[in-house]
Amino acid sequence: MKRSSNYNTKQREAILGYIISLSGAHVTAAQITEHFAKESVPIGRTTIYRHLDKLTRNGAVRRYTTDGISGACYQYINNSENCDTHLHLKCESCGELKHAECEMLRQIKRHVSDQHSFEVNPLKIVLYGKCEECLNSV
Amino acid sequence: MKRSSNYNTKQREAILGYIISLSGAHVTAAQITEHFAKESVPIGRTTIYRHLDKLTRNGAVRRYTTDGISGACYQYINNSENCDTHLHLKCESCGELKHAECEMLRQIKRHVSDQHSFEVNPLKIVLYGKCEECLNSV
DNA sequence: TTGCGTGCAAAGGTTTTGCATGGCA
DNA sequence: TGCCATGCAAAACCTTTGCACGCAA
Repeated sequence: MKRSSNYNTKQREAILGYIISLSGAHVTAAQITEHFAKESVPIGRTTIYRHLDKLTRNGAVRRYTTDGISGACYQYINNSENCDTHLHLKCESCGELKHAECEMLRQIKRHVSDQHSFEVNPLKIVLYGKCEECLNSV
Repeated sequence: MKRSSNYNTKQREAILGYIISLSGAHVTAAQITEHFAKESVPIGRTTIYRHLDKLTRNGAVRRYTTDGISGACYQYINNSENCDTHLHLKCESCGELKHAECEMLRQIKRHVSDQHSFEVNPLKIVLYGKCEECLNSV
């Protein structure tokens, strides 16, 4: 993980602090902008995008391109978290993104590696479908 | 599968024909536009998007929001194809999207349904990682 | 004739870039 | 002081919408 030279600016601290405070939840760039606008601490879009880009590239946050209209999602990576067993389930009905701890992820990774000569990056898997609530409410 | 009333226009025939001719490969809206521009049969963006939207909604093509810059991908669905065992592997290095027939998909679906109360839509799964060629060329 | 199809222009939304200014070290 | 960071404005993208006209049935 390359630590690019970073100045300690108000904005950097605010953005990183906010993402960390979400404890793993996902946010879009727009949501971050909105959050700081509400706090009367407006931070320019540009700055937010540049920090997200930097944080993504040095591994502090992950970027998800979920199916949808509202742009990419970003998520802080807690290093103590066991990422190898972390699965994402996005409901196509209500749009909610759920997390699931799942041993099967390791099996998938091994299988795809053995059978398909492809090294899966388990951090970016998003499965689409329908969540329990939406299934029951039909 | 609802068959909405469709007129047989040149454009509709051309677009559908082109997508079918790709035998399951993925194209973006931009690639389709470009293809017809080269053939000196320019078709308006609007028309292409509207047909892709229609085809997606009536189930003739599938839409993938892959991670990347170039927008959504569309793929014709051959009904004789066994979709339940069709896996997508997108290489993060070279960007190529590979297809793999894979029995494991059924297991994943069953597991997530049993353990996580979530009905996976197996048609939209995209796994990210590194393909064989890119792993070897490092 | 009727109503869907077409496509230009323009709008909408997200993300990036140019550039002058501001601020950390 | 030397760089990097900031943020406005504007551009770059992808996609959708308004609207007038064209064309299949």
